Amino acid sequence: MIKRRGTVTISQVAQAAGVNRSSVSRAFTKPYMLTPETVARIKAVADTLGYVPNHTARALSTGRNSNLALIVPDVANPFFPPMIRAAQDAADAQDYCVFLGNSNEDPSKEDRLVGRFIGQVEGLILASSRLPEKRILDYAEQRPIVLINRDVAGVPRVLIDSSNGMTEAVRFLAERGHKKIAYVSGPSGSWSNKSRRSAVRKAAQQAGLELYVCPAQVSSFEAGLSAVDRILDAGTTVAIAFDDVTAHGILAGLEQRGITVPDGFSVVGCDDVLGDLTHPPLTTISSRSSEAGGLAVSLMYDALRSVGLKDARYLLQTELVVRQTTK
Amino acid sequence: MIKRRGTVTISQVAQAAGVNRSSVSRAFTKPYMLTPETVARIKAVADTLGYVPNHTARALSTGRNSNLALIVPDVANPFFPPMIRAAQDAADAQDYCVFLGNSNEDPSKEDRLVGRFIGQVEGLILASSRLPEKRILDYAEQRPIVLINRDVAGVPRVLIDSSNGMTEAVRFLAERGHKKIAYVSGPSGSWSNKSRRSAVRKAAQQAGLELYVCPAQVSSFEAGLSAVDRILDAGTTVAIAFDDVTAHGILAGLEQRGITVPDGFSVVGCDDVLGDLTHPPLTTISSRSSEAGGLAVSLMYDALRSVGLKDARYLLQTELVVRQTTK
DNA sequence: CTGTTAGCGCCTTCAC
DNA sequence: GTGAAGGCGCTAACAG
Repeated sequence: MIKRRGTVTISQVAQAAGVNRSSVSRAFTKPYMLTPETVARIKAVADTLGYVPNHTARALSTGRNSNLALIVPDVANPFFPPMIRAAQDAADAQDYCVFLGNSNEDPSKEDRLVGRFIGQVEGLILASSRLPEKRILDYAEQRPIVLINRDVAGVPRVLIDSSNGMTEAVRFLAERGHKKIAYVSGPSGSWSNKSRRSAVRKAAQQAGLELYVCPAQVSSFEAGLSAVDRILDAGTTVAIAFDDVTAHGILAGLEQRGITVPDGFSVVGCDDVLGDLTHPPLTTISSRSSEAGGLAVSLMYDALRSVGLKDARYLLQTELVVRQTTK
Repeated sequence: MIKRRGTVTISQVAQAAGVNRSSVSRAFTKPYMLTPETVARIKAVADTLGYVPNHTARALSTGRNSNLALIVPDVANPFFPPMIRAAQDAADAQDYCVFLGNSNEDPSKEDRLVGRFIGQVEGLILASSRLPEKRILDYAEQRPIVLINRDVAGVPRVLIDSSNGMTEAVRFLAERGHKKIAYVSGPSGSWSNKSRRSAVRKAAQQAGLELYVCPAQVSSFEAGLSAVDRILDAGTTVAIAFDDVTAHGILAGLEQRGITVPDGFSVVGCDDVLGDLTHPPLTTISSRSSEAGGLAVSLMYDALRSVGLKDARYLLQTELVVRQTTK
């Protein structure tokens, strides 16, 4: 046992205050069981001694640690920070602490993170998890799990449903006279990508548009940049990107080739995380990632108290936000 | 005591394997003390039983928990995610878990977060802390603390020194013929802001430039936006902003007023977090926030093992990155 | 209302 | 190399 500096325990307080250890414990956790005077006296003594309850010991004894874990594929992707922030705030409101994990889009790293967290949290929130479904189900048996943008039956999940925004976008483009459109994909294992792609596909079909799907394995500026040749070669007049970051890359690639937007080519992003930062300001699909974060935490609380209703599935609707990259 | 599902303890494994609890403990923490055969047997049994060491119990017993806390003023500010990511990675490499806290620029909230974390981490990293110096010193007595962009003697700290970048910027502007420049401030309690402002002040004086300091309390798009009238009224021809986010707001305000950049007015940001996302691409000061994050973690490791050398003070140098918002 | 008595699950001397 | 026993700091019945 390594002694920490300034470790004053419940026993020392008890002795100094002339009461039993349990009374000290109660003074902090169940003051209503004690005389206001005793509570006051104990707290006073605790204060002068600099006593601070030992979180770990309490957790061991109660089996509760008031910790949550949140794992995201990439903290630096602008989609996640607002979500993280909202989750933090919601956790904070209930005196929960949150571990943050960055899986770097790597399933095995995500797995390691879960393993490292699971023993010291009450529940885990996995955003855009890249884990195999079976694995998620296994973990869900050990601790409550809430998913964001991943649809696994039996696990509470909140999904940002970009499909109606995408549908809206395709219709909008059809009305404007576009005939052949491109969809530039995101991460292959991503639920969001599948859902967006299929929404585009379906809507394009209904609107009688020709669709070129341009594969891209990740969401990044570079992925968008390098997709430009292909979407141009395919003869499309507009690209719908998996997300804003990718769309930004496309914009840059277009500019490099001297193609003006939206006159020479149109671009649509998704998630609305760049605001009007791009030039021209990007037409995109709204996202509400921070709502998703807050909602996930409250689903977690539900899961933490009632053992029932495991199959919550929240769909957050989205819509087209028209700015200036579409014509 | 609330029983967790699937809680299999060291005792059950011991019994099933026909050994003492201590042997099971050793099999996991000090296998070299046991016969390879016993270790193998114990691990096999543990495996079939689904035993997983209880992190909390171990922490209580050893006094070590392999956890770190990282507190930032605003996760959603693009300056921090790369830093968080780097810190995560560095922690990860040593099997440490990291709690993330978002103080929302509020000293009292930051204080509460520290209090909530301190009992369950080995050390804390405070980025751009808004806490009173005295408070930081107090906490530092309880647990190792590493500061980022906050300069408190006696506490290990890594500082991104934007002052030479700022100096370079001012000289650059002077050479280009600017006579009167503006500095648009950031958060008042921020070390970075003070350091940047004084660098600008000094360099302006040396270069014989007139300086107008425009107060702004926070780093935000809006802060930049609302500063535009004042910097224009002051008769300046260029604004150096506290950071890129603020600079972006200035750019937007200028555009609203029909002023073209850089012909009608020049703008310089700081931190280089927006890349060439703005229009025109922003001239700025490099930052290296991710290096700062990684360095902070390694300073933390140092502090965690050796009790000595408390007064580490790392300065990360920066430089001017000229893009297209300056003339 | 408050004291007594057991643990929570693990690690760690100390013997053998 | 392995077992026995005590303790980390706190909470939770159970008495009184």
